[in-house]
Amino acid sequence: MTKQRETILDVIMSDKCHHTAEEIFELAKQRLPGMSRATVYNNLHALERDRMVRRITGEDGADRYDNSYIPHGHLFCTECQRVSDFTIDSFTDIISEAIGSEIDSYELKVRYVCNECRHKS
Amino acid sequence: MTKQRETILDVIMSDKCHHTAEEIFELAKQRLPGMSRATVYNNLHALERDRMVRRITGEDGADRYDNSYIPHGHLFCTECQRVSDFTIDSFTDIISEAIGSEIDSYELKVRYVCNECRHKS
DNA sequence: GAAAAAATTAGAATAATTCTAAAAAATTTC
DNA sequence: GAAATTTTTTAGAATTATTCTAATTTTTTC
Repeated sequence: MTKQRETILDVIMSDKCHHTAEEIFELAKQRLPGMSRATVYNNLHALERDRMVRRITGEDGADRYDNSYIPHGHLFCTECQRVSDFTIDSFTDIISEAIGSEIDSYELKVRYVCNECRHKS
Repeated sequence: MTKQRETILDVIMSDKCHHTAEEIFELAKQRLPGMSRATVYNNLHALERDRMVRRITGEDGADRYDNSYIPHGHLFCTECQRVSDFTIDSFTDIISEAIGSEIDSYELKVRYVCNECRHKS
């Protein structure tokens, strides 16, 4: 376990945000100057392979990383662009049943207007 | 309605594949030489805005386009990379209920091993 | 602590997509 | 239906996110 990996992992785990690789790179570089972008990408791939983080394929351009591997969906507010989590109970089983086959994993993204933004307009 | 838009729309509608922009460009260019990549992207955006096609954010690099706007999920075989459709009845309502708010749209991607690939190994 | 393996670095390379400005085509107006 | 206006198309440059590369440094193994 290198200093770099430790720092990257700590950046991801230290808040509930869904950061992009670039944001993780910036935050990690503040703590460990000299950190390279390639190191961030390498470690994100490794952490994803080891099921420590989960990649959310980007609504805009860049992918985001979620610090929980427990299956759940993501809400994208179309107004303020914020990302939040939500859960549908035993959704993995619901899908398996619908397709009649075991699944590996799922990604569920929902576009909506969050409470806060709905009350503004 | 330009020849280009007509051709692009026809390419998308003429089979059940989930093509990338690049593939649509290649197919459209065969029918209408001189077709530009930018025209394909422009029209895909316009068609998406007009709810004629639906974008599937790419599992690999490139996004894909689905010629049905009716909400449904996508199955990605992790072996052969093929993409297919599936449906969960009134899933839009299930999500709305889970989050306690109306939704705009959803995208559901499932990673699994398809029947064909499962029987090979 | 020497040898081998793994990780890091900076920057080049790639891939998908967006942007730009000029030209062409389509649509509207009279 | 010609002129004016708006929209679309084109080719290629620019941008963005990500991957690759090859040399160096760090970590692990024995």
